[in-house]
Amino acid sequence: MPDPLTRRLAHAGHLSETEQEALRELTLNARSVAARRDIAAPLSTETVHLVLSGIACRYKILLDGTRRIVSYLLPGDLCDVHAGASGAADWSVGTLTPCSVADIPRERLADLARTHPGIDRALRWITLTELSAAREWLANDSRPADRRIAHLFCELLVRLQAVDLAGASSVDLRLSQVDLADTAGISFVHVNRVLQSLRASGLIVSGKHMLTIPDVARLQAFAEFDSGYLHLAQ
Amino acid sequence: MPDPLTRRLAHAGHLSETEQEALRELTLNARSVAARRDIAAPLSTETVHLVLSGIACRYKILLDGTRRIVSYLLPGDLCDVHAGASGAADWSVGTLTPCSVADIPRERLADLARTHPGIDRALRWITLTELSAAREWLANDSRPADRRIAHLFCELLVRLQAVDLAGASSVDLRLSQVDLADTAGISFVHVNRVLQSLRASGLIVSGKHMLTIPDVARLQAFAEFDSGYLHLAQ
DNA sequence: CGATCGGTTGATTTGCTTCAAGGCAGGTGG
DNA sequence: CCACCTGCCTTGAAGCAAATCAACCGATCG
Repeated sequence: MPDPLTRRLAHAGHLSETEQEALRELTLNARSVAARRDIAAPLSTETVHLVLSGIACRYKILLDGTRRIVSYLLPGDLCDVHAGASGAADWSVGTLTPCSVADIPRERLADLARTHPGIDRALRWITLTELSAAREWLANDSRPADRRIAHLFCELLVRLQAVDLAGASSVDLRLSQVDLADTAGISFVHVNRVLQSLRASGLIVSGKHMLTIPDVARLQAFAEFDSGYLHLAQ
Repeated sequence: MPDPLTRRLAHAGHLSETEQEALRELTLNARSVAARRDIAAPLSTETVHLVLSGIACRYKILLDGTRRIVSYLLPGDLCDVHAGASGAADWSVGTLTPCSVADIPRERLADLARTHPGIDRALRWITLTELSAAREWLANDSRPADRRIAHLFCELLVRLQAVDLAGASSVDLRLSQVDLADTAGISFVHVNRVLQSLRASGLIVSGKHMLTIPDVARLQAFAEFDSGYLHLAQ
């Protein structure tokens, strides 16, 4: 069973055996990070972080104290592949659930890209995919809260399926309602009510830590979700 | 006086005389596009568009009919430099004001990047800057409407200054309130009231087509704006 | 000269926030 | 093993920011 990074980057195009092996080596020496901890040392732009398990996010605390999450890092996701053009961006990266994270010297990744065309292509694919997703989130922000949350669930299901961490219609999802709120930009109280309404209309079934989507196509239609922006294979 | 593209890409790093000349050649053969017209032919991924004058935007019409603008294209901005990894994204690009636009075969741009390292670097800088801006817009979306509009004005001022199209504290800005509304994700009626309140508190002074900002630092503080995410020189 | 587009204003409604409690489960220390 | 946290979820009531609905105005233009 391949590591999450290889599984993830396979969506960027073909990777040779050598390239897969090189990527696999990056995933050794992982460390555990508890939930609700920052992954990256502030201002350390020399290291790229790779999530191997768990869910992390990129976020910022606004002046009024609210936290805004602008993207999720799922297993196989690299963080800040290409250093911000001018200095460190003022984004933090932190865990939402307990995570396993590998730290990769940026220079080592750059070397790999230089010598392996498939890896080079994959890294550029990552940036384009992040851009595409950010725009989709922007569009999502102008939908009502229930569709926004539904859209988020659709994305998480598909992305986790892409790295074999979700079934056809259910995921083991341990995000708190506070996390969902900071992602969707609404209050956690309202998230609670939105979830109840989604459950009531049969769009989702949520067990303890399990999100089940009885009719995926129906939820996607409700959320106006089209997985194209994730640039996954197939 | 250099063309907008050269002025813009100068922020990405040094460009040799040869590179500047090569960029200048791209700006010949511009066409005029009236306001409220799409620039790109749907699904034509073979052409990169370059805005030479006027303001255009990337947008999408959501299912409920609302238009969501996710980025602005100002003079010197290229559109879709790197083709979406998998097929055409479902974004439209259209003018907000009358524009002058040059169409550049993607292959020609790729050739330039191959032969001119400075241009290659500049093109990668563009993508990173777009990503950075998209994330900033996401964060901006969780601020109240008045700060959101203020943030937008701050960005436009700085970006237009970067291509010598704005003074120290005023811009010739011909965006309609409807355009602002679709950018900020609020109704145009509310935009109207927000503008009145910004005027009342002295944060902006708007003449007919002129936006003046009496105290730029004050507006930036109000909007929690830090130009770092635009990756401009200096 | 009507038509259209952009801006403005008031009245009403609503989606969401905020405030305030209370409940339940898991984890910890006595 | 129980007592007590603390984090997360839930619920109700009240308030507010922004949407919606509905006019009207002024400028520009064919």
